Parts: sequence; structure tokens; C-alpha cells
Amino acid sequence: MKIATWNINGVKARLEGALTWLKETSPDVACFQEIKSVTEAFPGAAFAEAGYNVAVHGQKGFNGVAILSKRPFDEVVVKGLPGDDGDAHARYIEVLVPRQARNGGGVVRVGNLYLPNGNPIGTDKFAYKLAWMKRLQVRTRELLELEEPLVLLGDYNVIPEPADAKNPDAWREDALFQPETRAAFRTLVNLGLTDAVRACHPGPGIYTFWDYQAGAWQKDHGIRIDHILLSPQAADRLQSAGIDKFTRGWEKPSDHVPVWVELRE
DNA sequence: ATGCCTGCGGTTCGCAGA
Repeated sequence: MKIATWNINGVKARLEGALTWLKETSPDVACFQEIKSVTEAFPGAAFAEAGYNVAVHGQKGFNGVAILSKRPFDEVVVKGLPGDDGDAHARYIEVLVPRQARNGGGVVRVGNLYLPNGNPIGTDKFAYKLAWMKRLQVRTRELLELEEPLVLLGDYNVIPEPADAKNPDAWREDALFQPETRAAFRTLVNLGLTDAVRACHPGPGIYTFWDYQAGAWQKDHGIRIDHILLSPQAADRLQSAGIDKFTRGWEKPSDHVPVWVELRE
């Protein structure tokens, strides 16, 4: 079962690329962030045509997340990250996807998240990021108690380690690489999650984002900020993980590339 | 040192992104 995540930076601007990518790589579940669309305007028919069921949590102008699944959802569990009713940002959606009956059935829980950027540091935006990470930690603790296969994936906006940046010093003052940000990410992982890409590829040089500016792509000035974290029951089934770097070289690319994991059923 | 580029909203420049 292949599960993927991609910050597509605008579903209207990326529709053709997204459909091409789905056709070429055929994930069973595809999670998008930054759809920058209200739920009603999401091009669900085009994805249905490509063979996917769609669950969308949209917002006008920015943010917004969506999950596509070849298999019908068992349930769309929540839209919006629990823990703050006053938070209107569309940054989280969680679903249950059925596993194949011949393997005993059951579900895989998929939480698709777009963690706040948090720049510039020292502002309410950075405080919001850290508070959001705390809420994610609370939600994750609840979900881990279920002892089921859980895939918590998306744009974390966190550079976990210096090895996750081509030029770490360029990010020292950035919200993505602050000590508090990295510590909050470690706390999350230390609840008992496995970083799937890091588990399969221990070495440096794997990136998921290259800025549009300053020739970052041409210079391979990238960072790894899109992650797939697995509960123990999901990690038991980990077969492989990787990054679809080729999409960054396309015409009209997203600044992020897809990240995927293969789990045994 | 600052902006570099892109998408979106809503009108042609400001905001957000990372």
C-alpha cells in the first residue's frame, strides 16, 4: 500500500501536474497540502476521473489540505486539528482507509498535516507554530494509544537535523530550524514514531523543498521538511520510502516534491 | 543589506510562503 504526501502549492495552478504525478506513480493514498482553495472549489471531479475518492478541508486563499484514496474512506475522522476551537486555519484532516480483506481487514489511519511556517521568529506566528506542535503532540499521544497502523504525514515545516539541509547555516535564524522547533519535533518522534524516509535512507542529501528564489533548485540548495511518521504498527509494515524529486524539474513546479512510503498490507 | 520567485485575491499590488 503506497501512501504519499505532496505540498502542491495551489491545486488550481498544479492540477495538470498533480494528475500526471498520480498517473505516473499511482499512490493508493495521496495527501496534499496548500491547496489554496475553498472546499467547494476543489477539482474533485478531475481526481475522481483519475480513480480517487476525495476528502477536502479547504480555506480561501491559502492553507488547505486534501486526501485522495483509491479505496473508499471508511471514515473522515476530523477536519481541523483538535485542541483549539478558535483556530480557523485548514491545516489538518484525518481519515481511516481500509486494508485489504484478504489480509485480515482493519484500517490504516492517515493524518495529513500542514504545520505552520512560523516565520519570522519572535512573533505571534512563531508562537502559533509551537502551540500547533503541542496540539499535534496531544493528538498523536491519543492516536498511539489505539495501537493501530497510523501514518502521520505532510509538510511539517521542520528541518530536523543539520543533515536535512544543504546549507544548515543559511537556516539558523529561520523558524524551520530553531532549537525550539527541532525539540518539539523530537518530542513528537520520541512518542514512538518512525521517520520513514530517514529509516530507509540514513545518509544526508535528501531534500523535499527547494525555494523558487535565488536558483535554489539549480544549486541543490534544498531542505527536508516534508515527513512521513509511522506508529509502531505501521513501521512493522514498512517496505520502502522515497522522494519523487523529478517533479521539481517540471514546468510550473511546486517548490515541494512528493514523499512516499510503501507499507505491507 | 535586501530581494530574489510564485500563487492567490481582487483588481494590478499586497500578502504569504520558507
